[in-house]
Amino acid sequence: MPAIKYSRQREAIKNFLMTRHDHPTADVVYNAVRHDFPHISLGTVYRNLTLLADLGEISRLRVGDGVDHFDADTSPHYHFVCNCCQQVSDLEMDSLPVLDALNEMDVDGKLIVGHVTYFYGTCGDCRKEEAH
Amino acid sequence: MPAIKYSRQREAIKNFLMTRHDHPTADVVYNAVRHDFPHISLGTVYRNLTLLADLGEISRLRVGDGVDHFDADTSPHYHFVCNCCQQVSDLEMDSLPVLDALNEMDVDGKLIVGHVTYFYGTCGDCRKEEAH
DNA sequence: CTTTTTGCAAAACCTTTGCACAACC
DNA sequence: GGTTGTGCAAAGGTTTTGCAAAAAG
Repeated sequence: MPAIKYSRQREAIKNFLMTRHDHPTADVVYNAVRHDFPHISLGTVYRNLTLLADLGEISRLRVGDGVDHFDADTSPHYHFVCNCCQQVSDLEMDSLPVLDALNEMDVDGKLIVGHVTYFYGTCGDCRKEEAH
Repeated sequence: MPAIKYSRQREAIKNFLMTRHDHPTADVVYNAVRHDFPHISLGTVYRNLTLLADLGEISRLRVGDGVDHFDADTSPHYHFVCNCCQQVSDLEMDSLPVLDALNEMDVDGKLIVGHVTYFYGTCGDCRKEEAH
């Protein structure tokens, strides 16, 4: 396990992510950080997002659209994906203890240690659009 | 919406999928169906898997490993992904009404119509390996 | 005969990686 | 100075697509 050294690029990536609550993709992060680091490469963005996720400082969301999304808020909360505009957002909803209760449980010979749940539907903006 | 015509390849793809309970990837389907259709192309496999999924005859699982898995069993049931061997399997577990109860609900301005839940952990085989 | 599907190959897309150089400590 | 991170470009892996030929109805 090599030591981790500071890098201004990594700090900028994390700082940007902390200002956003819409769970941007690597490409969005890249284009944003490029304002401060015009020569930063997409590879560096990916490397740092992966490193930060491995360190547990951010989380990686795989909501099923084929692209990874990233979230600087690592506290437990649910995510919502709009079927209409594909936007990913946080769900202001209490945690569901039923799901967590399954952790450490043996179901069918399998030891459950975690789960991932995403909710799908129509977001507020798209519902207004539909109302027209 | 164009009409749908029968194709022997599509039938073979669906038939193969119905014999398997391990949620194969497109590539696995391709290699299997190739025994009967040596000249079938991967593109055809992808087109048919997508069509069958759109028709609701099979379901597409995106468990977060970057590859799509397919399941001919479209009845509601949960899936389990082994962190160790990456195998995807069915979970013999009753449905969790808490999750379904959220359908049609308005949470935070968002209309929930569905959800996806995957469980992660160690499967039976890998637990035996670990016991050594 | 018209429409849909196929095979093939190329492209698209997202992500990872090798390497020489720069940054960090 | 030794180690880690970066930029660049190339490669990797999965999935989609354009097109002429084949199959379906």
